[in-house]
Amino acid sequence: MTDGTDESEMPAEPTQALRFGQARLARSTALVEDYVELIADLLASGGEARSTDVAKRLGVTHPTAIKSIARLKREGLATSKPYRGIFLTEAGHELAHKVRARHRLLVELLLAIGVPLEAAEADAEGMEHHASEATLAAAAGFLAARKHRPDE
Amino acid sequence: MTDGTDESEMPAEPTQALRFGQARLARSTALVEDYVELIADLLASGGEARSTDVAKRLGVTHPTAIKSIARLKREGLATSKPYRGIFLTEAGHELAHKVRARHRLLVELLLAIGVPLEAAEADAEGMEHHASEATLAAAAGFLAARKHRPDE
DNA sequence: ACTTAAATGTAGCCTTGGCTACATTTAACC
DNA sequence: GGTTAAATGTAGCCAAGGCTACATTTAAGT
Ligand SMILES: [Mn+2]
Ligand SMILES: [Mn+2]
Ligand SMILES: [Mn+2]
Ligand SMILES: [Mn+2]
Repeated sequence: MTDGTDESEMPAEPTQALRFGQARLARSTALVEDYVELIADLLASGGEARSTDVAKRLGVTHPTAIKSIARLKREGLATSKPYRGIFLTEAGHELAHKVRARHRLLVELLLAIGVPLEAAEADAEGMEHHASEATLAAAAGFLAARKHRPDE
Repeated sequence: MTDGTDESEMPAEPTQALRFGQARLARSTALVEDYVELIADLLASGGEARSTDVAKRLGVTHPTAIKSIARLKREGLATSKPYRGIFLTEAGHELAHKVRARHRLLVELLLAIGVPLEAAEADAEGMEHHASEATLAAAAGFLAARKHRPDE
């Protein structure tokens, strides 16, 4: 009884380590994704994205927002001249597009299984960063199938 | 055209700030939850939870694991005597139980919509920390309904 | 028993992402 | 146009969570 578990395949340790590592990586990119998505939203609706608005929307102080935006610039996702608004590079826009698609898909999925709207939006804001391509594809497929069988 | 969006209710800024704040909070508790769940697993299967095993399973170095375990102790979730294994307090066991339930439910949900097992496990490892009670309840309900209508 | 290896612990460094406090610049308002 | 308010920027602090390097203790081997 060296182990106790009764599985015959799967070594457990390395596999699980990879999963956790993947989750850690997703956590570290989550912030960048949220900023880019939000900035894109502000640009699309208001025409400009000011750091104060970004800070207010995220619920952080403006120095925090500015520091994070500096990271976006460092990673080639955004640009800004002093005392001017923030703009997205081509890479930034592409990322924003992907992130927004994930966000919407996750919300749709949650709504489809019966989660109330506000909870769906709040949970999706966190979960979106951990949804792999496989999960997104499955969600899309599930929702498409749902549309064909609309009741229930 | 001061705003562009066409919603009449919902101020947007404070609501969204709350969502982001909730996601940030979940990120900060994710680590604790993963440790507690993992330690409970090790205790259940092997009888003891050693820091080296915890580190290996998580894919971090052992000093990192020890430091995080110190946080668990500080928060009253675990105990340990020098050069001995790690144990969970009553609060630790309770949290582990809740976290494991969330984990399993999320995996089940992903499998149900057609996500392959490994992707489901990996994604759930990150998403589980962002699933509200409302989402968990909806997922449980959805899965229960599925069981009654098993095909397709 | 002694030697060696493994596990555990400690120290110190780094980055990220929060914050407050203060300085500067731009915009609003007489 | 001068004064005030708001936005923006900078500096510096802190905690969390990673890491490497080294010290100590326990367990294994012979
Ligand atoms: Mn998000
Ligand atoms: Mn989002
Ligand atoms: Mn997890
Ligand atoms: Mn888990």
